[in-house]
Amino acid sequence: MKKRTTLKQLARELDVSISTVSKALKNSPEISQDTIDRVKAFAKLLNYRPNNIALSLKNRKTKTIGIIIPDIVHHFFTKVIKGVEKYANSKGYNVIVGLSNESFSNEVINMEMLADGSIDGFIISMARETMQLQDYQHYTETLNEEIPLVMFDRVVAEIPCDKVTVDDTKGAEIAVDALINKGATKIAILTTKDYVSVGRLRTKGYLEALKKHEINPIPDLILKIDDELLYEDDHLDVLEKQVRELLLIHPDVNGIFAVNELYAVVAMKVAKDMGYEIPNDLQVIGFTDGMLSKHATPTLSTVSQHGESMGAKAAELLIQRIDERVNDLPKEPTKTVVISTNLIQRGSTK
Amino acid sequence: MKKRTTLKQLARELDVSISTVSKALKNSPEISQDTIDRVKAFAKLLNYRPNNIALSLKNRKTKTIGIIIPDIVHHFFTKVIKGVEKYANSKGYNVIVGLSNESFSNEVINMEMLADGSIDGFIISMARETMQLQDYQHYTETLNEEIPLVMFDRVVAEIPCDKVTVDDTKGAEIAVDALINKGATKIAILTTKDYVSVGRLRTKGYLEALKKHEINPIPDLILKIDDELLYEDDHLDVLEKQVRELLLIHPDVNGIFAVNELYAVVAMKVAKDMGYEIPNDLQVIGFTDGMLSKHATPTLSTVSQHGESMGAKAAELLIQRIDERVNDLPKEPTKTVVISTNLIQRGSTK
DNA sequence: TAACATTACTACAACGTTTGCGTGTTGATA
DNA sequence: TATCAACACGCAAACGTTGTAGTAATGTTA
Repeated sequence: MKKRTTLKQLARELDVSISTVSKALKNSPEISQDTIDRVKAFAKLLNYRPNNIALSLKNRKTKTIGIIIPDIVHHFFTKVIKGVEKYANSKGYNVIVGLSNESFSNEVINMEMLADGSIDGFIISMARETMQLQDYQHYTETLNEEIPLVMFDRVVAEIPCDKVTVDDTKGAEIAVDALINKGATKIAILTTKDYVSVGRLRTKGYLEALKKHEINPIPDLILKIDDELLYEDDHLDVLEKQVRELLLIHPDVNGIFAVNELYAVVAMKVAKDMGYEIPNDLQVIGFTDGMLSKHATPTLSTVSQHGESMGAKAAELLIQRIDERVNDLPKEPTKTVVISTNLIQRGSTK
Repeated sequence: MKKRTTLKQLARELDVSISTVSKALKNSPEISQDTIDRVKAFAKLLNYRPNNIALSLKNRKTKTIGIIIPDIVHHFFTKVIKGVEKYANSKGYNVIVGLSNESFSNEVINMEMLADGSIDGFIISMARETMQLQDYQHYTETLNEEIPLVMFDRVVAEIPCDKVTVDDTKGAEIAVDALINKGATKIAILTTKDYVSVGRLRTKGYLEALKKHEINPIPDLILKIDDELLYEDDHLDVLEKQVRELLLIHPDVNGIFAVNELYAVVAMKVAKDMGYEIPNDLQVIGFTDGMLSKHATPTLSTVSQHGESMGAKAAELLIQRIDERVNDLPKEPTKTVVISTNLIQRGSTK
C-alpha cells in the first residue's frame, strides 16, 4: 500500500528535522525564509497534506459531528441534515450520519460506534422504538462521558441536553384555527399514537383550537394511527381504510388536519375517491412541507417545519457546546430552541 | 475538559504496565487469568472504550467511507445513502456525508476535506456543474493518491474507477416500449440537457424504442429541460410552461416519458389542467421510484432505479478495493456494475 | 576576549494504541 | 546445584503531528 507523504519523508529528503518541516509549513519565525521556501516547494511537489487523524489524536478533537436519525428516506430529516451540513461545514466540521431505522438497538449501536472518539458531539432525533421503551440509558451515558448532545424534533424532557423543536402545539393550533376560520365546522385529525411526542403535541394543539372556538371534540374524529413502518413500502392500506371508515360514519366532516404530509395526501386521495371535492367539500392541512405537499393534487396547505433551520440551529448549539467543553468554559444551562412554524396556504384550503 | 478513560489510567491504577492492560483486554495468553480478570473488571468499572482515533492512526485505516452527493433532499440519493449505510455498517464502517449541492467547487472542497485521511474511500455521484465543466482533476488526484473511489449514477467514462449505474438506455427503452404497446402512438419525452449523462442515455433509449417500432422521432416532442436548481424551490414554472406549449402545439400526444418523477408529475398536472384524462387520453411514465410516484394522482407508472441496491453495491465494491489496497493484493481491473431497472405499472398507464 | 544575545535549527515528549522482543522469577530437570 | 523451560509481565517503537525546551553557530557588546 502506497503511503501518503508525511513530514518524516519530507524531512528525510530535505535533510532537516521533522520539526523544522512542520514549523516551516506554518511559517514559524523560528525558521529562515530560505528553508521555509525550500520546504514549501518540496511539500507542494509531493503534494503533502497533513494527516487529519494524527491531528485529531493530538488535539483530542475530530472536527466531526455525528447525526443520528430514524430514517433518511424522509424529506424532513433530509432537510435537517442539509441544515446541519451547511452550518457544520462553514465551521470546518464534517458530518457523519447514522441511521437508527426507528429501532432502539440500532440507535444504541450507532451511538456506541461513534462515541469511541470518532466524533466531537451528537445531533439526534429519537427512534420511535426508543420513545416507546422509554429507555434513555445510552443518552445519559453519552452525557456522562461529557460528549455534547443536541436533540431535535423528537425530544424528551428526561434527557438534560440542548434541544431544538418546532412549536408543535402552536403549529397545529394555527392550522386548525385556519380551517375553522375558513368555514370548516367538523374537523378530524389524523395523528399518531401518543408515545410519539410530536403526535401528542399536535393533537393537543388541535384540541386547543377547538376549545378556543368552543367546538366540542368528538372522539371518533381523532384517529391515532400506529405508524410502525409507515414509510416502509405499503403499510398505508390500513390508514386508507381507517380514513374511509371515518368518512363513511361522519360524511359531514369538512376539515382534516393531518400531523404529517403523507397522512394528508392519503386522506385527500381517499376523499377524492369517495366523491369529495377539495377544498370545497373538505379542506385539508398537513404538517411538514415536503415534496408531496407541493405536488399533490390539489397542492396541500401545510404547516412548514423549517427543517433546514432546525438543522442549522442544532449544529450551532452543538458546536457551542463543543467549544465550551474544549476550552473548559463554564457550562451554560441547557436550552431549548423553538423554531416557529408557519402555515403555507395552497390548494387544499379555501 | 474531562478526559476519557485510557489504557494509561487503567495501568497506573492497577499498577501494571500499559501493555499488560492492552493484552489483558485482548485475552492474550501472555497474561495470567488472574490479571486478565482484574483488568477487565476495572476496565468495565471505568467503562473503558478504546479510542478509535488512536486505532485509526496506528492501523492507517479509519473504517469510514465518504459519500458525496449533489443533493440530499432527493429521494433517489437518500435511498442510495441508505443502501451504503446498511452495507457499510454490516462491515463495521461508518459513513460520512458530503454535499456538493451540484456545485463544482463544493465538490472539490468536500473531497479535499475528506481526503486528509479521514476516510478510507469515496462513493460519489458527480455534481451537475462538474459534468458541465468536464473538469475531473480532483477525481484523478484522488485516484493518484490511491484512495479508492466508486462512482454511481452520474458517471463519466474518463475516470478510471469502479462504477455502479442503472441501464438508463434500456430502462427508458422498456418504458417507451410499454407506452407503445399500450397504444400510445405519439410519445413525447421530457429530458435534461445532454451534459447530464442520465438524461442523454435515457433519451437514447427513447429513440431506440421508437426506432424499433418504426416511429419517426419528432424533434418538437423532445423537450430538453435545463434543470438548473430544479429541485430548489419553484423553478418548475418554466417546465410547466414548456409542457403546456408542447401540448397546445401537439394536442394529439398520447404518451409522455419523463426522465425523472418530478417532470412526470408536473406533466400530469399540466395535462389534467388542460382537460386530458390520464391514462385514457394520455399515458405517462416516469423514472426513479420515489414518494411522488406513489402518491401522485393518478399514481405514476415508473422505471424503478433501485437506489438502495445501487448504494449497497457501491459500498461493496468500495470495501473490496479498500481491502485490496490495505492487504496489498493485486489490483483487479475496474468494473462497472449495471443494476437492472424494472417498470412499475400504476395508474398513469393503461 | 569573555559574556551574552540572536539565529536557526534539532530533540523530545505527548496524544492512545498495538505488538515483537526482552527479562526476571519460578519450578522442574539432569 | 547448575541449566533450562515456562510463565507473566515490561519496554520500546511505531502511527503523524505539534510545541516546548534545548543547543550549536554566529554576531554583538563592554
